[in-house]
Amino acid sequence: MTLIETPSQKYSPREVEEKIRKFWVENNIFKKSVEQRKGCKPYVFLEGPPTANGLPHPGHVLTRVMKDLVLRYQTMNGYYIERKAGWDTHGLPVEIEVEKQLGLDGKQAIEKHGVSQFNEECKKSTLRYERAWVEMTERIGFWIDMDDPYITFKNEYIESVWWSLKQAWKKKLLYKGHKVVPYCPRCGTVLSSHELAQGYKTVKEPSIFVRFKMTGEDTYLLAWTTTPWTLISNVALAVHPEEIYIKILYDDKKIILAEERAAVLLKGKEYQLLDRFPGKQLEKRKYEPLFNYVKPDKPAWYVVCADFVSMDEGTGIVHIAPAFGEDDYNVGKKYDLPVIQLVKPDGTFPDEVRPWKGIFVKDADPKIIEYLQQKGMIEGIRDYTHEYPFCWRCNSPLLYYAMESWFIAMSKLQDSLIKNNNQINWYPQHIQQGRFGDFLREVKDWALSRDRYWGTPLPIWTCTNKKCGNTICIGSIDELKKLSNNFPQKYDLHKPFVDKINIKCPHCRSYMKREKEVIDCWYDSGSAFFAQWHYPFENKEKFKQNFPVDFICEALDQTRGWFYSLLAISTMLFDKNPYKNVLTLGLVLDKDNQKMSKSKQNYVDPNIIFEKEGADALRWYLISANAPWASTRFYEEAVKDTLGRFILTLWNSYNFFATYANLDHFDPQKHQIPIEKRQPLDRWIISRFNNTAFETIKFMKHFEIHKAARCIEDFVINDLSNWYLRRSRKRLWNEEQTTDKISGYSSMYNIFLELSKLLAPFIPFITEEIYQNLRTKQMPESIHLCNYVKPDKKLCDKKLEAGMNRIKQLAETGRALRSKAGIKIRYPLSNATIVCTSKIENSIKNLLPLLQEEINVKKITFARDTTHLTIKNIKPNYSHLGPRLKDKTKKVIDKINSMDKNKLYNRLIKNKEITISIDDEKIKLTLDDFEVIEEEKPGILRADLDNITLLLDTTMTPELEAEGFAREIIRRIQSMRKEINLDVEDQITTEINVDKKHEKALQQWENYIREETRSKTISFVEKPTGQLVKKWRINSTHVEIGIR
RNA sequence: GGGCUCGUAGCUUAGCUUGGUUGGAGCAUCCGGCUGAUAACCGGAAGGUCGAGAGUUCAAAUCUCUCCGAGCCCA
Repeated sequence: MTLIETPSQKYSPREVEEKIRKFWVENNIFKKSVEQRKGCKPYVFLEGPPTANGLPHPGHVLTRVMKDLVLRYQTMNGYYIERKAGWDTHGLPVEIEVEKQLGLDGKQAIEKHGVSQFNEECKKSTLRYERAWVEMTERIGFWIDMDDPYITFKNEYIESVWWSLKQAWKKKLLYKGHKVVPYCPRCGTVLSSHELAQGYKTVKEPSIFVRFKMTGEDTYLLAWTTTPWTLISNVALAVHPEEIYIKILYDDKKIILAEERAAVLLKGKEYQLLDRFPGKQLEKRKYEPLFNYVKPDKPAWYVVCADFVSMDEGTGIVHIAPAFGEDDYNVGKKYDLPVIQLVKPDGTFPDEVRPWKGIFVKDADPKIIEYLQQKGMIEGIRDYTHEYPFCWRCNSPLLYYAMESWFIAMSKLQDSLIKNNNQINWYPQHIQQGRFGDFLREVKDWALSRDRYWGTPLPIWTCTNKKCGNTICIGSIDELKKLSNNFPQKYDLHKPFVDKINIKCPHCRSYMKREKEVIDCWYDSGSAFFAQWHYPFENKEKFKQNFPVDFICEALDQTRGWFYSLLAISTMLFDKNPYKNVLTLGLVLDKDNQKMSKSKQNYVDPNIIFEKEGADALRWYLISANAPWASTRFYEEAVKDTLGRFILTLWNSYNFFATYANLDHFDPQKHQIPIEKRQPLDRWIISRFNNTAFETIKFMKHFEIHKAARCIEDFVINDLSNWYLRRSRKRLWNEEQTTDKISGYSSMYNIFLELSKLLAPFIPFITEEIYQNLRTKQMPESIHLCNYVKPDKKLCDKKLEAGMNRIKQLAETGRALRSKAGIKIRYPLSNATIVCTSKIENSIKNLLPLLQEEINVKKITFARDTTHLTIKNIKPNYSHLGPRLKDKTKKVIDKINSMDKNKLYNRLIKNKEITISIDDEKIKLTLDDFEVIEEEKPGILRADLDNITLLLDTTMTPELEAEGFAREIIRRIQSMRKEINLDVEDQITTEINVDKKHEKALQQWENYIREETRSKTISFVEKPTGQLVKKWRINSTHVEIGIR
């Protein structure tokens, strides 16, 4: 009965991961990993809720991998982390999906269908793909509690949201106002920004230059517009306060426009300059309106100042219609301008606009232009090409339209928002003051209401008694119950049920009616930090412990989405930052750096990769490819690469160790050899491992996850697999149980065990598989119940590592030299000389056997200098000469380069300095101004590294050749053993036929060949026989070998 | 149109904070070698206007400016 089992030769990601997944489920490992840390210091995580009404795509995979990595890491570090899942369920995308599915077209159709059924469909739809999400989440190994998630459509959740809105109400932050929004007059609906983005088209439209006569003066203000229909509702003209405006005499008329614009518009035309002044001087100046179909209720038709007035197009004078533009609306608010709204919701002019009543405004444009032309108010017409939004649904041109809406006055909280943002650790840092900070510095009031159906209803009721007009905000179900006489037993806070509850006005006892809107679903998810606990109705204590949260992590597109809505709500409610650390992930793009989308067909199904390359390879690729905040390209080829390069190297390394450990019945509990008694190679890999662990931890601290991953990868591939294990092969192949071999097993055992832990948060499946084979009964039942690696400074030996680096470099150069000389590594060389200081000699002398074997030389000796073997040369040292000589540097260098360098060197050694003349100036140079280089003498192969020189004697003798030939034979026999699938420990008998000269040479090495090939006997015969007989040609010699 | 981020070999990237002689790796390609763990490994070759231009400097992948391209967010 052996402790360590022989793993399967080939690694099948799908099978192993499936097995581990089952193991976790059957043994409740996830739950245990959370519960075993109960009472420990909490690390609070908040899940950004995804919407499960679409299939998960690679971007979601990335988010889940990163979250999982951090949470597993912190769990192993001893923190208690609750991981509540969440689902975002409300919102327009859900509604649109359902509209499509039911074949409904617009709001009227929904009302006709019935809001109750419609919302029922929405509810079903939100969790339509829950199965796919849960599967993906499990498959990628993201541990999160999906049995008890928070769901934004639940009554409890809505109640918490209502509570928070009531707080806003109490603080007088919730108010009703106007917002200019893109509006489709045909569908009668407002479009969200993401719908808007789908419908931009390039159009060519007439734009007009219109004159406005100034009151009491024979002067005209020249304005420019691309939407003549808005002129009907004009109330002001805007100029830039600081820009220069000019009054000119042009075409017999006095006209005012911006100087900069005049230079462009009137280029090459003649005009007379009358006056010149900053725009500020025009402020409040009155002008005569073009139209006056209604009498404004406030002063109108004067000049206002606004920073948004651009000098890039137009005249520098902008016509203002607050009802039809956001900038217009804002400036209108500032100057208390009236809002003239002379367009009906269906997009046509009302009766007041007599000439064009009932005509769709866009169609009226040419008629309005014609009218103004007749009145002589138009200075010019120009075609203007620009992007204009159209309704994605019905293709009608959209109108910007001032709509009534409920707002949260975030602008009043600006200082607090900025203050709280400064408390947050942003990764990457630049977002804090960059994208996010900029956004906060221009924060606008939050337009909260949506005139839609599937969402958290706005909890504001107004008294139907016009005389009373009382408005209340309800902050709990209890309040609602108290005010109603028909509150049902089983209730649903959604539309239309909430509106069937009769509410009596606390003032006048009349019935109250709820504002018909629902709220922006960003408010829902932004409430998650308290609403997930149904705070303050339940879990008050729990909320206190979990606020602010330690860590959130989402993609970059959430900056102004969830990251903002959390901060906004938290600032409003508690004046505190809701999260301490936020990791912002880059987006996942396709192979050509394009955003993944269904329409582009560049969307990789993660399931294909799970199936072929597995979750670990996918995780490792996403983790190590790039910084978390940089965008990452996603394509199967890349993951395949990762599998081959890293995952399989790890597996094969482990597999190699486990196979031999099994063969030798290695028992980690019985066979421990103290570290100081192990050979330097072992102490070296232990040192490297501990340093790697230190590095990993250092990088993880600042979410430099890619660097952490890369440093482990480097350790596994270069240190562990390509050097340590390669250099350990010989001792494991030995049939005796030597101390050295046991040292090797002990070291490997510990390394693989600890390496698995180091890697467990990154690639949880394969590490569990390795751990399960290596663990003893005393160890936790899963690697994910272990503590994270605690590296030990005492085991780090910088000197040993430096020495090993030198040995590796020497091995590299040695091999390169042999290759240059055309001598195969199988053929030993008699000696090599290493020229270095005694300090360096000390650092590498006990590692010399490794080098000797690696470059196959019989003897390595040390020497202090190479003078008898080399010629010394020098070359100029730029960094010395440059600062001193400045612009003469080049001339001096040219001069030096034209001299004999060896002579120059000897002169410098003798005289300490030399003098050269440049342009009659004498310049002194010392040895410091040069670098010394050495060149090899012919006959000896030589290579230089930092402070070390390697000299290789390439003389071949018959003895060396005989040994090389023996190794040629061994190699052939080994490959024949492999060919007939012999087990490693199987014994064979060998028969060889070769010419007499080589037979004699081989006989000297017979024992060696026997041992290496596990041959009981070797006989030299005329006609070799056996299970496999093969003819070989080695160099020019024919050999026939038979084995059985 | 504005803001932010990015641009280094066919591909993936290090180096940029703090300027210094010849810009390092890996994958892929070619040649050669090693091998009873490996889908591996080792040596070599080939592959770079460091996105472009200008500036600062004796000296720029690195610092500054402008432009071009990509992505995201906002309009």
